[in-house]
Amino acid sequence: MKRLSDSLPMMLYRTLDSVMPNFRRIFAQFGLTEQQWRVLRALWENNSLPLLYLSKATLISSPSLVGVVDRLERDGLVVRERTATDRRIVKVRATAQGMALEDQVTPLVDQAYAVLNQHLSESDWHNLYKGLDSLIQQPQPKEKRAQAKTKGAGR
Amino acid sequence: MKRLSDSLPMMLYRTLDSVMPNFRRIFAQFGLTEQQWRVLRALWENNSLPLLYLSKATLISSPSLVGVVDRLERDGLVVRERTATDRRIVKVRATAQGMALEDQVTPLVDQAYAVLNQHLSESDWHNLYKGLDSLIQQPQPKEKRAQAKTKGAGR
DNA sequence: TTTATTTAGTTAATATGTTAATCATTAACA
DNA sequence: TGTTAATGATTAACATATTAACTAAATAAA
Repeated sequence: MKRLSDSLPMMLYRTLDSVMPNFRRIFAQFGLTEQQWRVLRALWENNSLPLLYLSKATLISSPSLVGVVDRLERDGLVVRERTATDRRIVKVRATAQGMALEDQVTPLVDQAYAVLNQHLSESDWHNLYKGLDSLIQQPQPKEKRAQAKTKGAGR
Repeated sequence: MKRLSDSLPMMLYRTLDSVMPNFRRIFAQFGLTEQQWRVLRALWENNSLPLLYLSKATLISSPSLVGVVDRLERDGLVVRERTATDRRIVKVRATAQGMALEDQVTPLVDQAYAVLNQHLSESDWHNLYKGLDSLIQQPQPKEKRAQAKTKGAGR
């Protein structure tokens, strides 16, 4: 049987353990966590985003995102804004202070990516992404959707 | 610039998000978390392991592992054993109850892996692992080792 | 329009992840 | 051998992850 250490999940975790510390070290220099950076970067690309979109863009689940945004707000890097048309929606916007971080953090992050890129050839990157993409596209077991309502027959 | 969603970390996280729920669903059927399963599986392969080895085998950091083992012990699945020769070492052993889970969980997990395997061709798997391996082997920034002691010259 | 359903965000409860600091033991050494 | 450094496990402080439940607001349906 395949050894635990060679399973796909373990390989993925090991890769993250190998790659992420380099980036986290950079984020830490600016008092940011990895998740906080992901949120900020999404906001740098889009002025203002609803939490739900932000959740999808950062891959941070809604419950976790609430706390991440709380702390970003506490630190004065973003603000929450209620939407007038649909009052259920809460948009998040980066403050001037939050925006200012982009030019400071981005160069360092880009450089770290550049270093990372050197470790694989062009075709190796292509093949790696191809494999990951296939796994991502893998048909997900359908969410337990609202059951087709059996109208009438109350059983 | 490369979009956030296409960065290597995001691709890795997305892959895990796509793959892991299927396994977690299985673990949950037995009241196990993903990490608890990793510890148990390591113990199934090796009767008894020091926490430090267990940490490396499961990719769970020492501080996290303490809690994972605490809860496994609480649930009667493993026990801690002090080593006589070196009393700093704590070994973890699966109880009969913990051992019994192997034959129940393994078939389901193996099947999940079998399904997963079908999503990529033999060569795609090879290429994927090759890429991940290269990133894992990537030279790590050396730990801040104990500084070469400058004996004498107290500065 | 009244009611049921869906949606966006949040809270709650529990389990981990991350980094730094501590404790008890050993190992190394002057 | 008394002191210092290195180890293995744990604790502390904080930030997330995961799943389920809940609230307010908007929609669809009766």
